[in-house]
Amino acid sequence: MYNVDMKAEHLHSLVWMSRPLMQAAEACVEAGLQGTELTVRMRAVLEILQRHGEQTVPEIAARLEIKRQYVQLMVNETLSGGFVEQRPNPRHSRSPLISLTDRGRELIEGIVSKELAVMKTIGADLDAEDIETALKVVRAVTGKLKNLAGD
Amino acid sequence: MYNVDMKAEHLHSLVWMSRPLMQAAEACVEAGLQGTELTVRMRAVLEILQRHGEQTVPEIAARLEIKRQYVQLMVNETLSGGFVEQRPNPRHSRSPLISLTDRGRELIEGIVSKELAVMKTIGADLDAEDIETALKVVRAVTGKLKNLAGD
DNA sequence: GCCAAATTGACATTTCCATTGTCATTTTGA
DNA sequence: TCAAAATGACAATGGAAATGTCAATTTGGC
Repeated sequence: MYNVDMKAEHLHSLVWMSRPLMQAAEACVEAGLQGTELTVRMRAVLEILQRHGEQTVPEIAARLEIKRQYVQLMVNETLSGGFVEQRPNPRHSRSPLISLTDRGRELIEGIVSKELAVMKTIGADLDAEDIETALKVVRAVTGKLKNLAGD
Repeated sequence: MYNVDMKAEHLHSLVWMSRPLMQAAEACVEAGLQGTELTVRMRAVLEILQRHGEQTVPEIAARLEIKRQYVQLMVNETLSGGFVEQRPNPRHSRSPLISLTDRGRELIEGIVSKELAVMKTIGADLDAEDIETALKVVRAVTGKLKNLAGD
């Protein structure tokens, strides 16, 4: 049927737009990091800590859905940059909580608010409801694709 | 404003969903390639040729937006697999047109139709209009992000 | 038609992101 | 209490893609 096929076709296009979208987004983030001492992956760590508070390395890894060994590397970089510090973890003495320093907090707040401003610009002539719809669809599709791959 | 901020927030979420979506999509494609002799990047070459007809290596690179040197590698793999062949290029005798062989055409058609079937499954309980809206929004956002990065 | 500039294939090197593997040390839970 | 899991540290590997380079064509301006 015409409609059915168009639907699958559009879905296909939507899914394959994910790569260009991701690349464009990463390029923008990188551009916004110019002038700071942060790398994209350090920024990712700081953002998690800003949103969710102090976390252990394995917790951050779980949120980012990447291996803890790699996150350890990312976190160590942010540690030596002085953007985060280790704080004693009452639940687990060997695995310290990684926590934003004042410097790290200021930096990530500035960066995130600049990024949000960019989002406002970009959203200026887009309909708010359409954006919500897009988010809903993309989340649903991602979930379903993940299930399929998991089988 | 509440609405303005929510809009930017949703846009932010949408943009950052692009990575999980892409990863899930690639995992599915990879799963669908099991049993064939194709790799993901060989499949990409075949799909371009199926959609757009025979092309030179630099043309394929332009479509994929990656460097010709890497595409050359991908194409050479598909050549040695017997999925494509070189045909004389009337416009340019040094740069042959890469063209699907019968074997390559059958393979890519089977794979693409399997993938479309997956898309139909995934779209089953999604609204066709919502999907179109999502595609429209994602395309617009990607375009704007690219412009910003290009400045 | 000539010649400089661009294109192309081929190959080598490098970078970046991320996974995998391993080990000694905790930590946890049955 | 003790086996199993979690953690940090570090090494090795894999893979995608960029970058660098070269010789052979090809093209376009004159």
